[in-house]
Amino acid sequence: MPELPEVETVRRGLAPAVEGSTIGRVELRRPDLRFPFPQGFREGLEGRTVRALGRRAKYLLGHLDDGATLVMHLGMSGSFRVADGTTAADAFHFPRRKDERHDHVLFRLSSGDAIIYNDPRRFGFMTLVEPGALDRHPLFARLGLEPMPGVLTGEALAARFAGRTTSLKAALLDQSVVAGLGNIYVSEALWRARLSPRRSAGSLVRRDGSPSERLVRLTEAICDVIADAVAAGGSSLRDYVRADGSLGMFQHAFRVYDREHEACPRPGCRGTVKRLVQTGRSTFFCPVCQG
DNA sequence: ATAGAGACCTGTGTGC
DNA sequence: TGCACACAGGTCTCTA
Repeated sequence: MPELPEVETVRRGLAPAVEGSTIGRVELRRPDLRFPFPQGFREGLEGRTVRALGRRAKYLLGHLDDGATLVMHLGMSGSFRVADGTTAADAFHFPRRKDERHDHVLFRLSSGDAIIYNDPRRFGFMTLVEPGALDRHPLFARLGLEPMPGVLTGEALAARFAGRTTSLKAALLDQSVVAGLGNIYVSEALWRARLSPRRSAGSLVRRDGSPSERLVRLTEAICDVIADAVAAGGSSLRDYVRADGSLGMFQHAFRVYDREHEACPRPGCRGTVKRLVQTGRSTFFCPVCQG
């Protein structure tokens, strides 16, 4: 399910229920997701108050009152929902009912609400990071730039692209370059920037290490597509994104993703959207206007 | 450094 | 209806 916009949408949906609440009983309905839950995971959460729910890249971060951080990654198919304690019987009235077999973690809150983590494929994971250790934790130490204006600048991206022969598609999927992009938004950003996914990353950097016009265009396209997607509540494909069960809307704004054989939507372009496989993942692009 | 394959896991859609 | 296969929003590990 989740790239940065979907994770941010989940964060916004969960924050009102979670921030300021104390965690009661935690139910781990299996010993692992992608990885085993670490020793002391449950005990480290029960009785703690969540000061704030944050996000870095595709990670949700529960900042606890003892300084520890609950780190959560949704993998491909993870989702959260809030079961309202006062209307528990109605809590599962979703447009498409979640399969309760895949409800793997349940956090009871002091408010009476419960937060339920569902993940059919179990590529997600959770862990608990000691106070002060987040920035040097292996998951976070090498994370790249958040795709936001002022952070993801032409200069910053040029420094990371310089000398690299790998494709733009692969470079943008690399979380140590830009943190939070995934398969959908890379295709969409490259289309917006009119750049071929096969072009080498290093080709957008000038000899003196400064960003080319194309690279500046790319940074703007990335920031724009992410901002637009966040504003739309992310994209809902096969799964529901939002904690209240409602749908993201950005899938209706896809220009190339999952649109193979359709006409390129760029005004004046007569091209047709093509699909190719790079690093084992589908890339969608217009070979006519993405030179 | 980089590409590619395979791994993890379940569900869905397609074609026969 | 059943079956086989391809594919899916992520990421890690191994090979060459």
